[in-house]
Amino acid sequence: MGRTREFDEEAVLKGAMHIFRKHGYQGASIRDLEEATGLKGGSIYHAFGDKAGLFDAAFGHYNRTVLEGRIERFAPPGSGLKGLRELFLSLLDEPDDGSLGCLITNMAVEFGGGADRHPRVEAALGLLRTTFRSRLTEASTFVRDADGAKADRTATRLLAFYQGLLVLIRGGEDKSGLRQAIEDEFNQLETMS
Amino acid sequence: MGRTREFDEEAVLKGAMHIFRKHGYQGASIRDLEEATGLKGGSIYHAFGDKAGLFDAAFGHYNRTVLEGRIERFAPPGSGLKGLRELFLSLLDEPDDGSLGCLITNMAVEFGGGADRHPRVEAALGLLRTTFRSRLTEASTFVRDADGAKADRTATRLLAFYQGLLVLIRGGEDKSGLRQAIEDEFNQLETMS
DNA sequence: ATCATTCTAGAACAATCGATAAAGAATCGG
DNA sequence: CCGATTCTTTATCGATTGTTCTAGAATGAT
Repeated sequence: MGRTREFDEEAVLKGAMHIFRKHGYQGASIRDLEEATGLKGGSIYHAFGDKAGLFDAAFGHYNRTVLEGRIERFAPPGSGLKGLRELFLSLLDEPDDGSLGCLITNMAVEFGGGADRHPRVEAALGLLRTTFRSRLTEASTFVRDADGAKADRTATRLLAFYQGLLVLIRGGEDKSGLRQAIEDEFNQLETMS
Repeated sequence: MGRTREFDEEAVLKGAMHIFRKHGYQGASIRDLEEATGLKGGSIYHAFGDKAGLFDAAFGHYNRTVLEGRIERFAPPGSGLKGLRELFLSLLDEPDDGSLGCLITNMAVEFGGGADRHPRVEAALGLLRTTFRSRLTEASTFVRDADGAKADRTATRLLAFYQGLLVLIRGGEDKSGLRQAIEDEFNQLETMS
């Protein structure tokens, strides 16, 4: 019973995600979000509770769609170091020159400092780290390590590298230099076999 | 002639810098800045023009004091790879657990996306990159490279790693893991000799 | 058709934002 | 002391913020 939803939730979340990536959480106003989602303020608050609720839904959409989609596309299970390399390189191919930042990076920075660690940021970082670790253990070198401690450490190192790349991309850094840095990193990772 | 300034500019910039590091540019209100600087709003606008002016001055103070200070302390000219290692490790020793982010990282993210690359961010990133490159060429391995192309690429890679570390620190990441990642990176860099 | 229910639309809310204006306080040269 | 100049304070501005309220439109069950 009750009136039927008129809006397409996917499209709404996609539009909201766009705005949050561009302007950050604080920088995105409800009016911005109205324009980007096609929803009027009243509907937003009815459907998502408040701004934080819409953001949470949009962040979930990002993790589900953009992040997991990129992982599955470039670094699926079994793709090993080569998959990871493609995953990293794919960060450079975003058409909008860093105007759409990575929500994880941006929110780790924007929400950081407070004692409360944002659960969606943590989940996303955890997924990345787990993926890195898994693909690393597929490589010959890391298999030999029984407890996988080396893979853990390398995964953390790659996680930092990954986040830093996104910072520099967002900052307008020249992409050819970053491409070289990525190639160097993975060439070195491969020759460690 | 005219009335004498009552406030200590260094103290004011330090207070403002504190707030901007904690809350970001958008998240820092004039009222916050009043409290942190001891200046009343009117004085702020008289002395710095507007919020962006105060921010610019505070950012300059950060680059001059915090950034250059850290470089000179941990990675002075001639300190080579060992200096760089100490520089990276020093990021983990900030007492306030990431509550004071790195202004460079935070602003690269917050101001990123716009076509205009913030000059202070660019200057700071440039200083870091130049420092990395210089210390790298002091190491035996890199000297042999005539044009120093390899040092350039490694400097960029380290710059990304550096920024990524700051993102993870800001995000509340466990520091012992990050310490291991840094040690691994520089151990590997040293064994490349 | 009626009713409860759910969604949408639009106006309006108090609070806060960055910024300004006006007036007093302090300094210096004359 | 005077007047010109510079700084500090206070009050206040219009705009925008996130949010709420209210009325209306659409649905399914009875």
